Amino acid sequence: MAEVTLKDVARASGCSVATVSRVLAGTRPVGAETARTVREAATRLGYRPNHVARALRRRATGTVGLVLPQITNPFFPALVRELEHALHAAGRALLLADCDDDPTTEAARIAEFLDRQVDALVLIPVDERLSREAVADAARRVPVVLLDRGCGPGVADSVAVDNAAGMALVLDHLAAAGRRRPWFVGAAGTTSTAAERRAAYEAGAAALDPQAPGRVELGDFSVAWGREAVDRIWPSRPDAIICANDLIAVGALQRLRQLGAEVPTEVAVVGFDDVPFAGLADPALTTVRQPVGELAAEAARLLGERSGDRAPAVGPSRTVRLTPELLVRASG
Amino acid sequence: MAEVTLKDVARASGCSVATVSRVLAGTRPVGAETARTVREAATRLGYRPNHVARALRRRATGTVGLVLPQITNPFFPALVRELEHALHAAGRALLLADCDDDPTTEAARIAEFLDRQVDALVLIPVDERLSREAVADAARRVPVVLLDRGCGPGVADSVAVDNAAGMALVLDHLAAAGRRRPWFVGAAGTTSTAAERRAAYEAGAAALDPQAPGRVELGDFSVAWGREAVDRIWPSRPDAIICANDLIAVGALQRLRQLGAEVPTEVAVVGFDDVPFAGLADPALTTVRQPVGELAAEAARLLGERSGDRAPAVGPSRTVRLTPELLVRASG
DNA sequence: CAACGGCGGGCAAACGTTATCACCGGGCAG
DNA sequence: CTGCCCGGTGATAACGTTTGCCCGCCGTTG
Repeated sequence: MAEVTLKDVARASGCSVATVSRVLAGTRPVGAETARTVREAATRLGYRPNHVARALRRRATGTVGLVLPQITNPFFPALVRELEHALHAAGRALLLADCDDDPTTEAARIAEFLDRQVDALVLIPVDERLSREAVADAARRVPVVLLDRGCGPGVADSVAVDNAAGMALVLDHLAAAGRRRPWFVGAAGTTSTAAERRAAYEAGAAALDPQAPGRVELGDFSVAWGREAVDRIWPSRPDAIICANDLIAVGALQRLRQLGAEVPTEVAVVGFDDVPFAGLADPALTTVRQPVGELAAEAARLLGERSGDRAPAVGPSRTVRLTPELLVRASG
Repeated sequence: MAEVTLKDVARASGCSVATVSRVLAGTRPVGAETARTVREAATRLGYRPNHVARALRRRATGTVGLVLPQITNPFFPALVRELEHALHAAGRALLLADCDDDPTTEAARIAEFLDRQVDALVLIPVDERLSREAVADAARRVPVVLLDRGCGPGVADSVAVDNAAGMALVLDHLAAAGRRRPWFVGAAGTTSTAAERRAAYEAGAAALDPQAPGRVELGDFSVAWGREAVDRIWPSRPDAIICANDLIAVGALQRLRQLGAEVPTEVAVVGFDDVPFAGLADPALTTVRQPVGELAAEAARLLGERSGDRAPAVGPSRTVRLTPELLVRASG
C-alpha cells in the first residue's frame, strides 16, 4: 500500500525511469511496444504520479489561489463555484482564502499563496486603493486576474461586469415605466463596484429628471444600511429607489413595507447582482444579473493565456467587461 | 528577482545549507552567533522557503482538501469561512472543490485531492450511502473528517450538530407555546441531516399530540418544495410547520402569505440552520442555529490530532456532536 | 594526561519527477 | 563503403529541502 513511484514501474516493466516518465507524460516519441508494456505495468501497480515532485521539477504546481473579501457575501459563492469548475476543467486546483474584508490580511494571504508557489492568483480586491500595492506586488511574480472588482488601471488583468451598462439598463427601464423621481442608495466604500455604480447613476439619471443625479445616499453594502437609507429618503417621496446591490435593496424593501409604502406601485426598488435571495424577497426584487459563469470562464481563460509565458507581466494588462442583464421582477 | 534559495543564504552567510536549514527551521541547536548571521542574511536576501521542495522532503504539503456538495447552498459559506480561518490558524491552506451534489464527481474530486497529496480531507458528503465508499477509501489514505453530515458509522471522524437535540428544542418551544397540531416538512434525500431531523421529529412530536409523529411530508431541501408542501398540508390546518431547513421554511412562509395565513398567530413556522436570509424573511424566521465556528474549530482540531500519527487510521473513529441553539424570532 | 561526551557544523543522500546529454542501431544519401 | 541523421533508450543531473551520519573541537572527568 506504500506509494508506488516511477522507479517501481520502471523495474516492473524492465526499462528506465526516464522512459516510463516519457510514455506517461507523452513528452517524446517512444516505441509502441515499450509504451504498451509500461502502461500495463503502471495500471497494474496502480501508479499515481506525485504532484509535489512534479511541481518541484516543473516549477508549476497546477494550483491557483483565490483571495476574496468575504465568502459570506451572498454574491460570491456562485462566483466561487463557477471559478472552481472552470479551473478544474483546465486541470488546476483552487486554493481559497477569505480575508475578512481587511486589506492587511488580504495582503498577508496573497503573500502566503505566493510562498506556496501558486501558478496564478485570482483576486477580488477588498478596496480599490488599499489593495493596490499588494496586488501590484503579486502581479510582478505570477499572473493575476482581478475578478468582479478592479484595483486601479494597469495593475493587472481584470474581468468584471460593465457596471455602467447595468445602471443604464436600470435607468432606461425606470424611465420607460414613467419613473421621474429616482434616488440612489449606494456605498461609500472605495471598492470599484461601489464607485462605478454611483458614477453611472450620476451620469445617467439626468435623463429622468435634471435634479436626479444629486439624489444620492451613501452607506455600505448591507441590509441594515438599506433600511436606514429608506428612513432618510422616504420623506421626499421618491418613485424609484436604485440600490447599489441586492443587500441594500432587500433592506429597503423591508423598511418600506414597515412604513406602509406600496412596492412597486408607489415606489420601485431595484438592486444589483441577483443574489440567491433576490428572487425570494417580497415583492421579488428587480435586479441586474451578473453573468457569473462567463465572468469565471473569462478569468480562467485569461489565466491560461498568461501562464503560457514564463514572465508574469508580458504585454499590457487587459480588461474584460461583460454586459449584465436586467431581471425585471415584481419590485419595479 | 529570481528565487533565492537556501544555497544563496548559505553562500551569503558563509556556512552550509544544512546549517541554514537548521537555524531557520529551529530543528537542532545551533551556535548563537551563526544563527544571527544566517538570519540576518536570510532577511537581507529576502529568503522565502520553497513549500514545494519542503513538501517533497517532509512528505506533507500543509494543505487540506474540502469537498462539499454545493457552495451555493446558503448554509455552507459560513462554514467554509470558519474552516478556512481555523485551518489558516494552524498554518494549513485550504483546497476547495464543489462537486455539484453528485456522488460521482465527489469521488473524483476526492481522488484528485489525494493525488495532490493533501495532508487531510474535510468532507461534507453528498449522500449518506452513495458517498460512503469514496469516503472510506480516502480515510484509508489520509485523516478524514466528516463535517455537518455523516456517512454511516465508523467510516471516519465526524463533526456535526446534534440534530436530535435541535429538534427537541423546537418541539419544546412549540409545546410551551401551546401548539398541538405540528406538521413536519422534510427532505426525502438520503443525507444524514435529512434522516436525523425527520427521525427526531417522529420521536419527539408525540409529546404535542399522539397523532403528530405521522404528519410528515418529504421533498427536498429547496424553497420550491417548501411552497409545494404548504399547498399539500394547509388544508388540514396545522398550527405549526417544522421545516428540515431554512430554505424549505422560507418557501413555506411565502406560500402561507399568498394563501393569506397569519404567521405566527395562525400557524408557526420554524426552520433549521439559520442561513443568512433567515432573519431577513418576513416574518423573521425562528430557526435552529448551528454553531458554525465551533463546528469548524472542532474539525480542525480533530485533523490536527490525527496528523500527529503517520498512519491515517489509528484508533477508532470519533464522533463529535455539538448542541445547537434555538433562535426565537417572529415566525413562531 | 588520556579518554570521553557533547555540541556545532559540514557532507551527502534522499524525496519523485523531468530534462539534458549521450549512445546505439539502422536506414539512407553521397 | 562511409558518413550522417534520427528514432528509441538509458544515465544522470537537476529542482530546493531536510536529515542521518560523521568529524573536529572543547570542556570535563577519572
